[in-house]
Amino acid sequence: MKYKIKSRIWIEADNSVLLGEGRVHLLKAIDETGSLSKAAKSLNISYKKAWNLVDAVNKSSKKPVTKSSIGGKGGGGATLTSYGKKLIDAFEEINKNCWIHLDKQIHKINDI
Amino acid sequence: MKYKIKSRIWIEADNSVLLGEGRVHLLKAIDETGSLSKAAKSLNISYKKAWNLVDAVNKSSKKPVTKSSIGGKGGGGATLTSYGKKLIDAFEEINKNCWIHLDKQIHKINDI
DNA sequence: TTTCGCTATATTTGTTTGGATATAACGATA
DNA sequence: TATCGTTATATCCAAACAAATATAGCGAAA
Repeated sequence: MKYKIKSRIWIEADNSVLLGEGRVHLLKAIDETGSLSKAAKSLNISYKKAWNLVDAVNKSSKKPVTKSSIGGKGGGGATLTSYGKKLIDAFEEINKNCWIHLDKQIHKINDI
Repeated sequence: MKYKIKSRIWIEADNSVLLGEGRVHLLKAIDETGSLSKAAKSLNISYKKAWNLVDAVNKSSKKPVTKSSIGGKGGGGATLTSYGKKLIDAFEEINKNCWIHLDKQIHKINDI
């Protein structure tokens, strides 16, 4: 049996969390569905939880990450801003690099 | 205001957690105090929580990480095995490298 | 053989987290 | 102007998690 190494990274602004894996997941689902409620359904989380997460993201980021409209055709919707898209791309790149870097070091544990 | 990047790494055996930052913290305190109850006090956590953590560590590791004695002079005590000491050294080295690696990449977020 | 400080464990209480539910407001379109 | 599906929010309740408390058992040494 070999040990595995796992990691979580997240971005903080001041003392509040801006982005973590779960939030990135949700933002990507918003991008795919064009709606917060559909995104919540696709991830099997409650609308409330999804709304709270997106609210926290927008409150702690320098610029808006999502843009939403109420009413109108289809009832409204939510989309990512271009800033939001760039943020999640950068996050995912850093996260992937982190995994690669850690995989190279797990032997230090397994070789003991 | 600049964003910060934070991380947590942990080692898993099968599907259970072996070592994370909190557990390493506790194991180091055991090493310094020679006792689980003193280690718990020094970290301001309950004895029960400390005991549960150490128990989980020993249950998921290949070899024992701590050794404990009940009764006798001083009531007993707990110490690290040499395997345990090597484990936490390797963990801390990997964790430090992870921070360094991530610090080099935070600009990818702040430059957006 | 009693005392001591510790390990080892169960049980009970409190606190935080998340889920379920309800409802108002919105604006394009029919 | 009635309908629709959505955003936005409050309130209540359950479940998960952590803290507090209690207690048994141990063995060296006085």
